[in-house]
Parts: sequence; C-alpha cells; structure tokens
Amino acid sequence: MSKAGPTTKGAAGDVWLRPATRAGREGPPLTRERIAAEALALLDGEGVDRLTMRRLAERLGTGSTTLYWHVKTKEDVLDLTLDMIFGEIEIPDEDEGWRAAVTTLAGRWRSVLLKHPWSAVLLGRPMLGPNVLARSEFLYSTLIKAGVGGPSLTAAAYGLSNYIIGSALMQATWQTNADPDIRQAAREHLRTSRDSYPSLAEHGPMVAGDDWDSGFTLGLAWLLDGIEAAAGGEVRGGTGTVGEPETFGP
Amino acid sequence: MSKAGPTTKGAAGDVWLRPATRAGREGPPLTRERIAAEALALLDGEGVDRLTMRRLAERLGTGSTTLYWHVKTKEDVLDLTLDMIFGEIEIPDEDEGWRAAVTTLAGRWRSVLLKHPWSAVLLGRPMLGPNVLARSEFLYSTLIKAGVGGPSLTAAAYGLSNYIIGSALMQATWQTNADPDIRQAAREHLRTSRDSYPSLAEHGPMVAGDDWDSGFTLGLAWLLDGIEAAAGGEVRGGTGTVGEPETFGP
DNA sequence: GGAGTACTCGATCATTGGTCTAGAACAGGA
DNA sequence: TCCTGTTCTAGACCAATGATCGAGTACTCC
Repeated sequence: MSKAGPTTKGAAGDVWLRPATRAGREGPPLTRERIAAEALALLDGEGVDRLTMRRLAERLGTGSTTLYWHVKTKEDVLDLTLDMIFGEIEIPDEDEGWRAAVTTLAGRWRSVLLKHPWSAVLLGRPMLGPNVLARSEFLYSTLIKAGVGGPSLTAAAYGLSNYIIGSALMQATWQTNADPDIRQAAREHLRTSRDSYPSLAEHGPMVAGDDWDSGFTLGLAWLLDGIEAAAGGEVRGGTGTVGEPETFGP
Repeated sequence: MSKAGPTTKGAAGDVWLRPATRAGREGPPLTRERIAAEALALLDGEGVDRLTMRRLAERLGTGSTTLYWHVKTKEDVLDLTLDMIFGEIEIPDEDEGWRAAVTTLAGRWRSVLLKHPWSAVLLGRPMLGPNVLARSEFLYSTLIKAGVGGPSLTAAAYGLSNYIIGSALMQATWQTNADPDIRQAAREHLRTSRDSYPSLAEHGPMVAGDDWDSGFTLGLAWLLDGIEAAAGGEVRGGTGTVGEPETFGP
C-alpha cells in the first residue's frame, strides 16, 4: 500500500529513507515488460474493471502520465498483458504425435485462459503478439505435418481455436466472472420457470454439476476425430451427411 | 428506499430477475422495449463504444437520467439488447431430424451474431433473457430426444454453443471489428516475419482467403459426427483414443 | 561543460456512468 | 375542486476515467 517513493508527494519523509538521490528516477526504468507484468498482477488480483491507468501507475510508483510514454493507449496495455499470459502456454513436444500434441496444447491453452479469467472477455480483439503467433504457428504446422490440408486445415485450426476460446469464455463467465448472487439467482430463476425450460432446468449450466473439464475433453476429442478422418484423406461422413438447409453468414 | 422505482436495488443484479417497469395503463412513453430497440439501432449503426447513456437518451428524445428509471445500469441495456437479437434466431422445425435441426439452429445463431458484430464482444456475460433461454432449451431438448445423455449431453450442448460463439467472436474480430488499417498491418507483419511463422504466414487468418462459412460448416459437422456417435450408444474413438496428458482446469 | 535525447510529472480537459432532488402528469377519493 | 399518493421526467451535479500538453529532470554522448 504505502509506496513511499521519492515521487510520492505525501511522503515528504526523511531523505534517509530514500535510497538514492536520483529523485524521480528510482528503481528499474519503466519498460513495457514491467508495465505488462504489473498490469497482469492487477488484473489477476482485482479484475478487469479495476484496471485503470492511474491505479496501474500508482502500483508502479509513477505518475499515470508516465505510462503514456511507453504505451499509446490503455488498449496497448491490455494487448501486452494478453500476449504475456499466452507466453505461459508451454509449447508441447512435437514428437509425441500430432494428436497428443494438439490435445496438450489445447489443454494448456484453456488452463491459462481460465487461470486469468479476465482474459476471456478480451479475446475479441486482434491478437498479434509474438506469444500468440508462436502458439498459432505451432498449431498450424502440427496440423499440416499431420496431413491436414486444403479447406480442412482452415476448418481444423479455426475449429480448435474457436472451441477453446468459446469454452474458456463460457466457463469463465459462469464460474468466475459472475458474482455468486447472480449465479444463485440464475439457478433460482431456472427452477421457478422450469415449465418453460424443462431440459435446461435439469441439465443446463449452473444446474447440473459443473463438470467443465470432461465436457471440454470430450468435445475436443470429437473435433480431433473429425480432423483425423479428414487428414486420412477420406472425406468421410462430414460434409456429405450434413446438408446445408440454409446459407450461413451475412 | 421509500421512493423506490422498479429498478431500485432488487435482490438480484440481473435485469431478467427483476420485475419490469409496470406498464400501468397503456403504453408509457418510455419502455424497456423502446430503449432496447433504440440501443440496438445505435449499436448496429455506430458500434459498441459509441453507445453511451446520453447518446441513447438523446435518440429517444429524453434526458439521460430518465433512462435510469427503467433500467438500473448501462449493463442492463446491453443485456436487454443482447437478448433482443437472440429473438431473431428463428427456432427450427423439430421434425426435420435432430441433426438437421441443430445444424440449422447453429447456422442461424451464427448468422445473427455476425449480423450484429458488436454482440460477439459482449458474450462474456451471463445471458438469462427469455430469448436466449428458449434457444438453449431447444438445443438441449433436441439433443436429448436424439438420444444424447449423460456426460455426452453436457459436452454436446457446451461444445456446440462454445464452437458457435467462438467462431462468431473470431470472425467478427477479424472481419468487422478490426479497422482495415490493423488488418492490413497484420498482413504486412505476417509477411515480413514469415521466417518465424511460416505456416501461419501461408494459411493463417487474414492471409488465406477468408472462407469462414465453409470452415464453420466443416467443423460443425465434425462435432455433430462425434455427437451422433455418442448418441448411438457406442462410445467409438472419442474418449478412448485421446488420453489425458495433463489435467485441465485451474 | 554543453547539447540533445530519454523519460517523468502536475495540471488539466472532455466524457462517462450514475445519483440527488425537485417537480410534472395523472389517477382516485372526498 | 382540493388533496394525496404513485408514476415518470429531468436539470444540476459528482467522482472517476482516458488522454493531452507543456514544463521540467535525469542520462548519454560528444
């Protein structure tokens, strides 16, 4: 709390309490990395809506305006921090087989997103950081080496990413980000109106036991089954059996 | 406390769990519906960050404070509007077969999200509106009737929703929400650093032709294949072949 | 020592979500 | 007609926020 830096006005404390005479230039210089790291701590600790430039600056022992020298906007901070957590996703060993590698990557990816629940809400922005790109590159190259190509490649990469992101978003929404009051009220609401939503009231989210993990694993396996079949060269059921009742997209 | 409007300090925080403004006699000038409708027009027209209470009130011809009689917070407005667009998703005919019905629902769902690209960013909040619940109920009941049960049911319902939401989020991010400058810069960036990201530079998003539609359809078919197999009673490849290299979740 | 650069900061601005409180429109009862 | 209570509207106002500007301070290289 009491960050008695020489820059802090109120301290006015003893000169002896200040380590160096370099008033205004104490400690390591401010860098993008330090900013992102502190933002990460702030986000993890207090949530996304408690991150303000002033509070962040305060934790860094600087003025809020100083941040704008290193960073153009607040969105920059979010982008930097978002990419930073992607760095926590350890890239799997390639030679354990493509399917195991992808499964491992997906699991770690999801774990990291859930470890930082605020991240799920921010995923709707272009992510071009090195860590994000490296993980995407690994995913693409692994799939290509597995023999996935053509339209299946796009579908596979997108499908996996989208599935992971969607799962994390949904789980973070209901498990972490929503405050308990709303969760409880939601349960109540579903129970009292079970006439309108019988299946939902019995099996829906927040009602049935939240076995997020196995649900995720199972769905991922389904996707991988399809990708594996597509990689095998045979088109299999897939596109053929589905039919297209209407055109998608805008 | 004595002069309490309908929006004042309900037990639960969510709009849907609070009684609506009593329409009293006939139609009061301002209603939740009118507010949501105007917010929808504003969001569609100018995007999510141009929606402010003042601007919304101005378009409605009232003062901004008036809105707070009908609505507790700005988030209420977003919740109402979000549920409103879910009403655009026509619920498919049940007797066309479960797979066709689910495919149709998924396609329409995605279409609506993409038609209102601002919605994708807002999906990370509890959605308890009647329209959302009705669509979820249809999804659950259709799957149940198709013979999906147990852990497969949760995985299927979550998997489909997550896949749809993730797909819409990703596509909206890259196709609509990102301004063209960033898209162009992203392409450039990937091209110049193709040494680091060879596969991505060749097949990644924004680089390859953006065939979002067929990618979505193909991935959806994979998921449905897995669900269909699970519904058939046979466990098939699925869980068995995957293995679990590490535990997921936090 | 001097000059230019890298960095910091207080003051300040416009905008935002939200509250307080006064009051208008309206109904019903006497 | 007056009174009373409820429903709804609105102007003034508040604290917080993202961001800018110009001035100032430290550091580096010559």
